[in-house]
Amino acid sequence: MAAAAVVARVMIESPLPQLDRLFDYVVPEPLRDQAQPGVRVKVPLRSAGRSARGYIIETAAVSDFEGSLSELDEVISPLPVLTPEVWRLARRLADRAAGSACDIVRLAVPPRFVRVEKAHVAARAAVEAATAAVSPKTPESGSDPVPVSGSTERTLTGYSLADTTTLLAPGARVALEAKPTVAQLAAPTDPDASADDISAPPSTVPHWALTAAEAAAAVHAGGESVIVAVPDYRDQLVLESALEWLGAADSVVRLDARQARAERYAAFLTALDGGPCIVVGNRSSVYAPVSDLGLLIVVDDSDPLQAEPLTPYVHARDAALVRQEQSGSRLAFLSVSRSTEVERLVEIGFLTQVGPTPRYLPRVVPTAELDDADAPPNAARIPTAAWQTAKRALAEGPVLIQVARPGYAPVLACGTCSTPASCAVCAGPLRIARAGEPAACTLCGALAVRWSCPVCRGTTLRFGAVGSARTADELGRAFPGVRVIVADGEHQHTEVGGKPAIVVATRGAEPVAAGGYAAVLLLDGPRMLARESLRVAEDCLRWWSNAIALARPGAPTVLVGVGGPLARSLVTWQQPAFAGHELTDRRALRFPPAVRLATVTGAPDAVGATLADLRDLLDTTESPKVDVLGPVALGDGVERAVIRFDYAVGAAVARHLRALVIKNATRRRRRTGGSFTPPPTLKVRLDDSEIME
DNA sequence: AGCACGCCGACT
DNA sequence: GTCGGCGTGCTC
Repeated sequence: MAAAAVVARVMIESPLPQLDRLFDYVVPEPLRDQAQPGVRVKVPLRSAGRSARGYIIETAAVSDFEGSLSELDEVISPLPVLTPEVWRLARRLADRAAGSACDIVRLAVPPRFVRVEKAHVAARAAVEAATAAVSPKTPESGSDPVPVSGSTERTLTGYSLADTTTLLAPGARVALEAKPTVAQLAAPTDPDASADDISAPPSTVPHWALTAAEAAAAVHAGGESVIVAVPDYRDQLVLESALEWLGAADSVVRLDARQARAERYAAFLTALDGGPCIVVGNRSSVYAPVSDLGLLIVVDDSDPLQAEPLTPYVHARDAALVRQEQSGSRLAFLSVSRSTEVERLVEIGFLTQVGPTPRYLPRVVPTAELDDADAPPNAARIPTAAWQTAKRALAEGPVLIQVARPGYAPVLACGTCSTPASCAVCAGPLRIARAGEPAACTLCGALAVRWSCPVCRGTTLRFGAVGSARTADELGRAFPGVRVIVADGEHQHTEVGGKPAIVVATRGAEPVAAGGYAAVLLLDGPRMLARESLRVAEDCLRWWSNAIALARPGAPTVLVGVGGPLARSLVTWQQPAFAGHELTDRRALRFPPAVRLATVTGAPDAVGATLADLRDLLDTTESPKVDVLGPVALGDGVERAVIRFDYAVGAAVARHLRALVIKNATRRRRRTGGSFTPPPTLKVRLDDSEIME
């Protein structure tokens, strides 16, 4: 047996960029068998004055550090929670994003929960003892995977055998188009069974959930692990239903943000040392420490929830791409619509397109022009054709009405001069939250009593926009006796029953209806399109497409008030082609995702020095691939510049920006005690998609 | 971040 | 002569 390693190389948990590297420590004799790669440790930092937490990344017999080494303080827990695979991923992603690896590790490894960990270790020891007694050779522990009937040869429902084979080939990378309708999980044996019975598991799921579940079950049946990253909690529930229906429920490990810390840590530990499993969770589940990853699925990659809001802001899509590259697993971007990012990967041949066979075309009818001059004002939002569609469909089942905004009257304006109405106290925007309530301020909540317009002295308010609640009221009056359900951020529904009902939902909050919707009305298209953003068209297409995909086969959709190429793309169901056109435009403009972006924010001299430094470097190498916008003043003595660069030079740009951040963090510091505001530290952020809005 | 080291003004 | 100001740099 080789002598135990005496040097541990440790990643320090610190947000300081200058500490984002490995530090060597001597492992004292009593800790030697516990000091394994991946364990949490406590180490002294700067001559035993301070102690820091970290993870052992590797061990060695000797150190190549010139100075003298300190000793490891403590092994906090002998569980190797940071696996080599996840560490490599964290390091690569941090380098790519010019950030700290420890910030990625923080997303990947949940906070320790001592009680849970002890229980887990004890349970594992018991299982190991039992298995050792029965068959000493089997290292298998924990839950045994449930074989899924049909195994790997079954084709995915709604796809061809050839496409199924493509998707399940080892190392496959696909842009997987979801079939834009719902799937029935159980045969509707009893049509009279109460679909409103909420205790029953959902029998209807969006088709994408069935596709994800079938692909996951097939790969899992082959003895490999699967990770499915979904945007939100409701997506998670429908996916879990589908997996349960396929008999794979026992293999599912749930990792989501709603879990209590204990539950989350327990799930993490199960993924860590259980056998093959199917991890279902939010964006950070792409970091799950599963063994033998066989398939990584990112669902609806352009949903904003797939963008990580914490430094270094690595999008789940990018994390998945790097993890696939490192692990050689399969990778699928599964969505109803198509993001420009995924379209780019298809165009460069990195991803293969896979879509439903036969092609499924939803029935979409645009009502581009609203010839409603003679319609009553309240009905103006809903043209006759849409009313009739809804009325007909209500005989058969629930009808989905998608609106842009929640609340009753989310925007108010002066009835005389149309100036947006603002709060007399704080100048915040006014709104009416619920029917019959007075106007109040969105920000401070103050009631707008005896409001008068600061511009024209008018005292009447009118609705500047209509929200879900008011739409629901109107529809309830128009269709007496029909149940009206409101689904928005405040009223969340994962599923509604299959009986006739009007479901008014804000975009993105649409529940699944048992059996699928009998019709879908997309009401607020023009309002959604009015938003100022680089991605409006793409976002609208996604919102509409996702709503349409909740309709039952053959059910009609009415797109109100939108025409042109966008409506045509929806009618002909050509989202990839639309994304392709968007991408062409962005290439011409050098906008993302045709190029990558880095924003540099800080004191003018620091930003200037950074740009000069970067320009020096890039002029000598690949100058035409990089250009700079700005800097522009942001106020408070802060400037921001935007650097645009081609993917090919991304690594070089990130490396140099990172070096400059470190230099800046160590060299430039001032006035600790004074009342002067300290100069802003230089900040660098890569691929901030909101910067172009 | 903290904390030590280091090089210039007013003190016993 | 030195005590201590905080600017500068490092953390195995």
